[in-house]
Amino acid sequence: MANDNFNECPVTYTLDIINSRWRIFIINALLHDKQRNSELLKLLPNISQKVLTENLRFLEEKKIIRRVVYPVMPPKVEYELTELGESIRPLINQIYEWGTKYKSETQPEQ
Amino acid sequence: MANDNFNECPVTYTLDIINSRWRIFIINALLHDKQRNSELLKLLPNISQKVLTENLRFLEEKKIIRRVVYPVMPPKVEYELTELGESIRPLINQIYEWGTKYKSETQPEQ
DNA sequence: CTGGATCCTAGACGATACTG
DNA sequence: CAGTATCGTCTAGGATCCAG
Repeated sequence: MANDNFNECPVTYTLDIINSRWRIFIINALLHDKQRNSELLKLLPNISQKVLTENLRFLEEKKIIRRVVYPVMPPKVEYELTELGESIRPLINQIYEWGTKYKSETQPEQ
Repeated sequence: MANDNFNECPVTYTLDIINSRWRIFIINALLHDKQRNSELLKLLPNISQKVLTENLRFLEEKKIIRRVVYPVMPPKVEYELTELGESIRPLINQIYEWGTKYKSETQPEQ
């Protein structure tokens, strides 16, 4: 990682996506399967509708997810990962793995 | 990743560490070598002394870094990664790699 | 069902001055 | 040199109500 030009550093692009309380969890949910708005609300306990929408819009703009609207009544909207979004899987695995290690080393048994 | 219990989810532990504008960069700097306070200020352009200190204290409490004080005048303090801190390297590599991919796919050639 | 509109709070971050 | 002490700013996130 180059320390000289932060704005151009690849790390900055990734942090822009994952530095959020919810985005990793949203992406993870979509990694399992496409999800509707109401389903995400159930999968992500405690997230508010407003924050969910904000993050979905953000991830859509960043080309991580795709918003699929069905012209029916009542409304039906599905969110799914783009190919670029799918490519984040190894990163999430790494985040999960290090968290497991961290937990086991700082909270030994019980 | 279990979606049922967020507070116990390993992902949460990792996000707790990296969800910050500066922490990943601080850890990355220490991944190269131990650093003094003034050196970190140079390596991390635009970070303020206050924010640097706050994050160093945080990382120390989380057992990611070690603060080494030399009883000399003028004061000399060095920060270095613990073994747990070193173990974060693959994660940072992954963050770097995905950022590279993201940049190349969203900003093709120039 | 999806999600827009408001209002509010906490906490991260930034700028500056001062100290052993 | 390595901080501490203040004060100000900014924004993600939370809570609630309303609408097509």
